[in-house]
Amino acid sequence: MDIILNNASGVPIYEQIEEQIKGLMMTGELKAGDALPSMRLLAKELKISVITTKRAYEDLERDGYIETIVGKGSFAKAMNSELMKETMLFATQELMEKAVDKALMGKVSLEEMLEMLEIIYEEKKSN
Amino acid sequence: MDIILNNASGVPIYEQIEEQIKGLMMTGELKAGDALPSMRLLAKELKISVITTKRAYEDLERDGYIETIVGKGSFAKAMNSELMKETMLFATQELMEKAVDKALMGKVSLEEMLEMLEIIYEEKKSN
DNA sequence: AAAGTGTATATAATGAATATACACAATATT
DNA sequence: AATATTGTGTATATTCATTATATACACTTT
Repeated sequence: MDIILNNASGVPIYEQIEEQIKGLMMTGELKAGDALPSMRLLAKELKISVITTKRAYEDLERDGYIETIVGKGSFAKAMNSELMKETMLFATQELMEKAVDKALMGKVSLEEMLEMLEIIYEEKKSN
Repeated sequence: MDIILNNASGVPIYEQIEEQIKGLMMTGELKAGDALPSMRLLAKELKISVITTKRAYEDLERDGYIETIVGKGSFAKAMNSELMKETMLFATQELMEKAVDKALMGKVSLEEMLEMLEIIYEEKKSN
């Protein structure tokens, strides 16, 4: 499982795991019914405690993304991609608002921001 | 002093204070030499502990935004507006990158994002 | 002296992350 | 079929860092 932890980011480990698994589900790399790595295996791979992977999986289950069965493992559930896009659109919007707040403080113009956005988007898209 | 705390945001109180005072300095509402509210007064206004306002003011002093004199109070320092713009530009960029990450997960197109940005920018600018 | 300012110490409350021992399910071995 | 083994998730108690606090102290101005 391709999960990359960034310890310097300040974002809790369990949250990074949650976001990235949601990401894999949304891009289709993880389909409904697919098994997720076991809590133990993922913990070993990431060199963290099982309790932290459990915390992430618990949250994902609570929010309806996955299903966990004792003794068997955890599995991706089917997701409503309409709803998903709405969710991401909303999250995008919130972050964009914060970015604009900073920009206005620094008298960064709309043109500068638009250009910045294009560059970042193309850059990230090609990765 | 117009500082608004958002307890639900998860952002530490002292950090919210720091950001908003920086904001006031950048927009010119707080000029070099101007007195900031005393730690006690601000604490009283915000209904928080003096130690929390002190923590904010300490950080601001460490980062060169203000100067604090025992028995007298805290005062805004002159700021290098070139450097300031650089700082804000950098912060803007980091937030924009996070926004793009979310957008790509949800298959939000560049065009959608550009439009979103324009709307948010104009909206916030007029406030 | 009084009332304003900032400061220092010890402490409580919360949340992230952990180690370790426990319980359940599938599979291999006999 | 019985059972040992290995793999799965679970629960408890604990450590650690960060945020926020109460309260008593020290300096400056009036």
